[in-house]
Amino acid sequence: MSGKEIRRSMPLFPIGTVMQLTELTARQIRYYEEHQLISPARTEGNRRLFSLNDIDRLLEIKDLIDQGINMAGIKQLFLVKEQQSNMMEQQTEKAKPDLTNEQLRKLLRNELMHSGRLNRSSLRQGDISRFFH
Amino acid sequence: MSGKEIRRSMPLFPIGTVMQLTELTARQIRYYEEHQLISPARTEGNRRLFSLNDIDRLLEIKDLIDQGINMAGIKQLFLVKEQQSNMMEQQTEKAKPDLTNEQLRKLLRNELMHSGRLNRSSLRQGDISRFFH
DNA sequence: AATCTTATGTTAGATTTTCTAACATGGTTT
DNA sequence: AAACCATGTTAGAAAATCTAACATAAGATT
Repeated sequence: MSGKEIRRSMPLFPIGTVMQLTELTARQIRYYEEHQLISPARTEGNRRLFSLNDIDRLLEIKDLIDQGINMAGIKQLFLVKEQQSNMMEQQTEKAKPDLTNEQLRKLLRNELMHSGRLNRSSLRQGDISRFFH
Repeated sequence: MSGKEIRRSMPLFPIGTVMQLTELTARQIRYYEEHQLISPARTEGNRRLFSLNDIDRLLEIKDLIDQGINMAGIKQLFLVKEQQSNMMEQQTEKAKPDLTNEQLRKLLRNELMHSGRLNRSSLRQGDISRFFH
């Protein structure tokens, strides 16, 4: 279902809330945007509005920075991750129909998670969504 | 589990976001607060911060107003609802242990939903949480 | 060692958002 | 008609956020 994706990308949170949720400073958050690690939406009046996805991403960024990775590295990681998730989509589409999409997705995700440390953190998604029902 | 309740009562949203999500005006939202139908949290600087529960409640209020019920009526409904949910708790606690809490809760909820129209809307919760994962 | 780079802090001034309080108004109820 | 209810509108103040600029500590590069 893609309604989930829509909900998760809905711009809801002002920077103040995001600061508390992520324990990042406004400066840090804006800096990461400047380096195109996130692209929060804007209100009519130009104030940033963040989605759940944005917040997940910020928590990921925090992790990666703790691991000593710099902006360029993180950007690259996100690119690779996106490619992979596209690959997964393709694989899933032409999959044998005796496995449900759900099952297949799990298999592929699992595979990726256990192949090379690059993906560990980038696929460990859903940090913030734990806050929600 | 009560972690869910905590998450759902976490103050996250400024009034602007709530206006969009509920299609209520700021005036309406403040008016409902004035009549103690909601009690959003406040920032240090006195700006309102709403939780998912608050938003659910606002949507409920909207429904009830559409049904022609006034402030006093809605307030009363919420009181009754809360009493009932307390009663449910008690019932659930001392329940025969050959039914899981989950099952019992469903039973009771179902019972309430089908007894008197008062409860229909007040137990039809989770409107806004559909937005979240 | 001196310099450059990176990630972040800090400050200033402008703009947007939200606040309360007051008054206005069209439907209802009395 | 008078009063009440739910909401609109307005004004002025305060808070939150914005961009841009300068500051700086720790690492990397020369």
